[in-house]
Amino acid sequence: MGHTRVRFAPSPTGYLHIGGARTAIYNWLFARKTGGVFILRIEDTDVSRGSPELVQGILDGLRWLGLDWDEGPYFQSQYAGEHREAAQKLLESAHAYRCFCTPDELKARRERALAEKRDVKYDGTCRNLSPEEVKAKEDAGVPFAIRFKMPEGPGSVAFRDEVYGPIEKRFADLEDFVVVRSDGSPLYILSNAVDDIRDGITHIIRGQDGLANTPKQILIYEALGKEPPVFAHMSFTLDPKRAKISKRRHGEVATVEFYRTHGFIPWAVLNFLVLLGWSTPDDREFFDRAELIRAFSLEGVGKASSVFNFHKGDPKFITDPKLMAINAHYLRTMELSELAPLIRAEMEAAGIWDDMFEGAEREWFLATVDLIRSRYHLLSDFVTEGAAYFSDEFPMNENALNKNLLKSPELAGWLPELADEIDALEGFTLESTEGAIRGFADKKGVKAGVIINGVRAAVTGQLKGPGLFDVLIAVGKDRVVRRLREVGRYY
RNA sequence: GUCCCCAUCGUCUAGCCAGGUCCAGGACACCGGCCUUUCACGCCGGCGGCAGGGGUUCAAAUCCCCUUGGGGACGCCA
Repeated sequence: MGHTRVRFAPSPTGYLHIGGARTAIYNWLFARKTGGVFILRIEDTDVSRGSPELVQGILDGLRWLGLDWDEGPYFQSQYAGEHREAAQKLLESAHAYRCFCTPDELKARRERALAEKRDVKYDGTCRNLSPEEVKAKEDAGVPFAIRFKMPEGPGSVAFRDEVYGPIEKRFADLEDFVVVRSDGSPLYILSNAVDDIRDGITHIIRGQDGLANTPKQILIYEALGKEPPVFAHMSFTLDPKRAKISKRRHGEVATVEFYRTHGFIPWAVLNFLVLLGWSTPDDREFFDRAELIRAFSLEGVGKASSVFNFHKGDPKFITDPKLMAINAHYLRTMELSELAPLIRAEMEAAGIWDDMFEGAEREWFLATVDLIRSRYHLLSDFVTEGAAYFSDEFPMNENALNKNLLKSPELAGWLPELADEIDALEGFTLESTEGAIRGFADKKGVKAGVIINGVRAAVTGQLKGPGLFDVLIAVGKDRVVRRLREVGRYY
């Protein structure tokens, strides 16, 4: 395929939206797949021009997902001169003309057309001005915008979209669109095309809203004497009500930042996002980086929009259940050595990280993570539900307290007694602890479960968890004994 | 008002382009079971869909048309 060049061109909004992330992912994957170049370009014309902090959120999101770009970030605002030059060329080659209609006039005409249920396209008032009329207005200093001159006649623009197939649009259904404002500033549709030409973009992979703009942009390419690139439009991601996802409506869940701060594994998020509207013929769902790059293809991109299945206020799923399932899958299956740094970050943030976990206690740390990870969904679970394994500061689950400790008041006295027996144990092993606890239950004439559950609650603050004897070994003799002796504080 | 796109379980989807092997397969979610001191994991099973209607054909989820539903574009926004 030669050297492909693709770009992700977000406007600086301050955060990376999940829809934008998906677009970025597809571009990145395509570049990596084809050995091409992935370019980052910030489309900062108009309002948000010149606010670096709004760009930062986007860069952070891309980096967190592991998407590395080869060129850029370029800033569209820096090329306004080029965009204007292109408009000049269009004017000179009669592919565009000066339009002296004022925005107010246009707005009025437009509203009238809408009210009368007529077509709202530009009526072509200035299209056929004579050279004399144009000169007179220019001399009089009447401000003008520049409009692209749509070809006349029954012709059409045709192209093949890599995901939607052949698309054809009649000139008659298009209008003379504005390319430069009357204040001389270029518009997106022009700037975008000019930038793509300059950056040598070979494949434009973008959201489906660009599909309707594509014929116009192809016309711009042709008027400028350039070969249009290959286009591939991706369907949208909608909410369960089939409305577009936005930060405004849906809040933080719509941003990558949310996942970064809520215990998600970057690769899991990427894996989920890539599956939203793309699949392989064998319907595979988990990939490592190399596998995904190998498997990716524009052919697998679906035409139908997909739903991001998020329900605000759901106590069980803070985001799409599938995303949580994928996160949990990676959490329990990924290499411990790769998982450890992610957990470390959580623990540092929670203030319970100890450098020993990467030093003398590394083996213990990894084994403990491995012991508990199969029941966790989020990285943050290690510092909430899992805090007792790593720190003496841990929360006591209310249900565990009521059901397994308070309900059996005798435990207040028994557990310290058991602590002494465990402390006196020859060895501290699965066998010895199990023997001690079952023997203790027999001696007190209760079912082992009563003691086991009480110990679990006192030692981990949890109602559930791995097999208790494994838990004891992981937590360690000293801590177990201490926590059992101090059980009185809960009564 | 004009133009364009889309349509398989609740959700993500395989199958559709090259019609039969599909009384439609997988995943998530949900329900039940096994395992078990608990909870997960794992395993087994269940629930659940070709939007509707016409064609074409020996045969249609697959091809064609219409209807319905959804989305998008039509800015001196990006």
